[in-house]
Amino acid sequence: MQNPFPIPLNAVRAIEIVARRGALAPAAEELGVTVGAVSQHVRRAEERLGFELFERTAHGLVPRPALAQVLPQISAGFAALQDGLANLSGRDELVLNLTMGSVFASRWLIWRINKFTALNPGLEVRLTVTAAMLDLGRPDIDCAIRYGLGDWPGVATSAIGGRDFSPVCAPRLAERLPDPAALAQVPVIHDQTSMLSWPLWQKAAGLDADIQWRGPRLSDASLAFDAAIAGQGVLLAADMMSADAISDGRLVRPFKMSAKGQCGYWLATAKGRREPGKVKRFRQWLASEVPASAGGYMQQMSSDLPID
Amino acid sequence: MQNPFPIPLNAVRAIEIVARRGALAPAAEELGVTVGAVSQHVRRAEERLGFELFERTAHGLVPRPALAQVLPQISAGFAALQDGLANLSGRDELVLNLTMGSVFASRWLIWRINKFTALNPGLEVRLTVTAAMLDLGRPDIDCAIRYGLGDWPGVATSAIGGRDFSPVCAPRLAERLPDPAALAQVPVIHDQTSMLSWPLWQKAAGLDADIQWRGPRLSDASLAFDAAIAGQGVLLAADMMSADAISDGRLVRPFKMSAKGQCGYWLATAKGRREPGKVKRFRQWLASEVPASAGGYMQQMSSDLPID
DNA sequence: ATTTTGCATATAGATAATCTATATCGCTGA
DNA sequence: TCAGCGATATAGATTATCTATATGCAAAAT
Repeated sequence: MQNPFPIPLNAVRAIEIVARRGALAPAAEELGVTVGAVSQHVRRAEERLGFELFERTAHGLVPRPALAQVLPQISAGFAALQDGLANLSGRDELVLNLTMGSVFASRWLIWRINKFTALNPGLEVRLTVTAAMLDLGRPDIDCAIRYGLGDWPGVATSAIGGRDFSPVCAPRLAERLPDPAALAQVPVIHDQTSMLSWPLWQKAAGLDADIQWRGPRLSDASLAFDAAIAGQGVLLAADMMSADAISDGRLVRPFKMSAKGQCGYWLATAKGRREPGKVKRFRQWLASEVPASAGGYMQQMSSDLPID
Repeated sequence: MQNPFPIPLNAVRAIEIVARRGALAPAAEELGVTVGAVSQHVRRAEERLGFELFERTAHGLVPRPALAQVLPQISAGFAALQDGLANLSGRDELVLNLTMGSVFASRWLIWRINKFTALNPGLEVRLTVTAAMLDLGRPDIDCAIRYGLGDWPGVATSAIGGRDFSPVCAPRLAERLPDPAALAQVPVIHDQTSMLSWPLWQKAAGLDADIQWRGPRLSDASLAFDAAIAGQGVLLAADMMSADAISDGRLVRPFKMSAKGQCGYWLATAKGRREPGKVKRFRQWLASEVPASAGGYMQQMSSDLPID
């Protein structure tokens, strides 16, 4: 019977990680070995197979077409093995590893995650907050919540919400804004990292979409929120993200007029990955918590109070 | 980052094979190592995990519920890896490994497989002929053709045909059979291995289904066919399997009356396994060749001849 | 043009995983 | 009671895999 594994399983795993991560160093880190060890796995596998698996570039290793073509299959194989083993030892259900952007974490989830963990005693939730999306194939990531078009390659997505957005500002600044045209007279905060579009809102408000408003340029989304609360300008924010600050009076929507964009928040998982119970439960909790949170946490608290 | 593989990949593979095959010896054979090596893999994995994976019995190792539950996932993982690697090196398309019963092999496929290989130059077909169905998860088996209800666990099936069956015999014996009741006066061949049902046919022929006819009892299906051709009795045979001998005059259907059973021939593959091109092409070839062969190969040869 | 940085590669030798060979044990069936 | 079948344990050999170290190459920064 011909051996179905012409190269060692450890080498196959190293190759899969290199192909997925794009370089030896992150692969070595994920495997917990040195770069030299990973390099040897790749080289000896190529010798054994008789052809090259990667193109060598100055920026790392690029899978050749033959490897790229079978990579989804091999990745799926290791994902199935990892999930199976996690289920076997039962540890899969002890920790939920979430990754997301700073706005979703600090403006929405952090205020509500206690409800989810209260429903799931024994389940620890760990957040990894990054500006750029992480590789969801990593074994230490269960799922992500990201803002965007939702068309990331190799990622399965389901919509959470957050496509509606509006200008928000401190109440005292709102007094200077009888109508949208008045935005020319106050500072407007430009969040360099944001995918929200002032021109799209301007168009929805019947304004000229070419108008460029002046104001501070920030490159941290959470800082932009804080600046708006501090009265330093008007910020364009997803309604879902500003709802809490609206509900407790720290922010107001001066015009009560939203625009709807192509982007929104998505629950994202690696394609082909089996969904463990903890991720299913988190998804279900989100599906009920997001609509309930539309009015912000002050309004939600009063409606969450027990009647009896 | 926690290691997603608490036990070595080689051990996981050994465990999967043991769980699937039921004992250390066949697992050792599939892995190409000694029984002691496999036993050590299992034992050290159990020590590392802190719980037992198998119940020890006198007849072999039985997966404990925790392992049994995740086994489909782990098996799927290795199948995906194996298929991916086979695709990578391109050898997946060089040999088609088929397994089937002796009747299908000797009475149908062996007369026609040349047509398939003529359409697939470079593809070698290997047959493994067994009475009992083999484990389709084995890496050296691509697919099977088996007769039965088609409800084998862990097996994906598609129907080929062969549910109709009739009595067949040598022409000179047919002269003694003016009607079905005359079967009481001739020997009737009983194939102990057959799933075909005389009572079902008797019922369809308007006879008493309790009638027990006398005749030789054989425990080899191919031998039963040879005995019928030799004029030693009347045999109940799937129409699909007797068609060739009917078309060249070695056998006749004395009553021109078929019954239809629950059993039939199925193309079977391991569930969850990716279907390589060679299996797809074999499936497609079967789908056209089986209907074309209904009249037997003598009739099929004249209709296969080129017209121009 | 030179230097620095980032990434891959090669090699020797150490370490750990895995194997074989052998003996032994336990259960079942004759 | 004995033979056969299957698993287990152990010592030591073999192989896989690793680390440490030095080196090479290309791109980016100065």
